[in-house]
Amino acid sequence: MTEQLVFRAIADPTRRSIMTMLSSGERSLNEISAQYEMTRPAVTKHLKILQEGGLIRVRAKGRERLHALQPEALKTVSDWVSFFSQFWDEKLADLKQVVEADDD
Amino acid sequence: MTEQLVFRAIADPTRRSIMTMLSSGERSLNEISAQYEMTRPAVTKHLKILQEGGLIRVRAKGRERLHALQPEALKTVSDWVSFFSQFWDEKLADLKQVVEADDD
DNA sequence: TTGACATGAAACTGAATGGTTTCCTATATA
DNA sequence: TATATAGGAAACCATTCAGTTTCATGTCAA
Repeated sequence: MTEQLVFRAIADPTRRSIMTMLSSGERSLNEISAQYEMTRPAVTKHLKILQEGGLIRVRAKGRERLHALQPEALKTVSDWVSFFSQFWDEKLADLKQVVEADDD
Repeated sequence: MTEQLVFRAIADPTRRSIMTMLSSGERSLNEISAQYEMTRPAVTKHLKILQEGGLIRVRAKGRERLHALQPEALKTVSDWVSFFSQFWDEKLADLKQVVEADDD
């Protein structure tokens, strides 16, 4: 199943940082790797794992590859956390249910 | 910082499974490890990592060690996901803000 | 069409991870 | 007090993971 791939993807701080970066718009590999101390191939590997988790999508544009956030994949995590949130914030959990039931 | 320890802790499917088990009440090491195919020391290591992430607390009772869920630690994850949730469910994100502002 | 630029791919390395086996310590109880 | 029960600790192993270096490929622009 794919759930594990999402949890795996967000387990690394560099990957979470990349997600934050992409939240303001799509970026090429060069633009992304310029922000980190590690080499470009290392960033490429992180991007691949994010892609496997469904958290980003990639499109080619000329010789560039543009990476965009696909945050819907985080619903998996959100749902998982929500189950436990009933134990620390029942009010929020209840409201959330209402919202989600009202949501289609 | 400690945020990473939480994401690390929830990255493993066995550990997430243990959290689910503990959501119905505290359990001794023996009770927990009886549910898994792996050996007891392996489960001990998972419990240690959960503890380092603040997700469980342990108390001694006679010769037993009882493990209880401490789900507040998941607020870290919840907050992180919430930032991205604005991109896939603005309605939920907005309501959540209202609830949290109203919460003290 | 040549050169510069953007990326892909492969082989390698060290450290972390998830697991094992073996042995030790502490507590409860017959 | 002897024994069974619950758990801790250490040493070890295989795999995964995050990173590197080196080299190949594809596209743009002069």
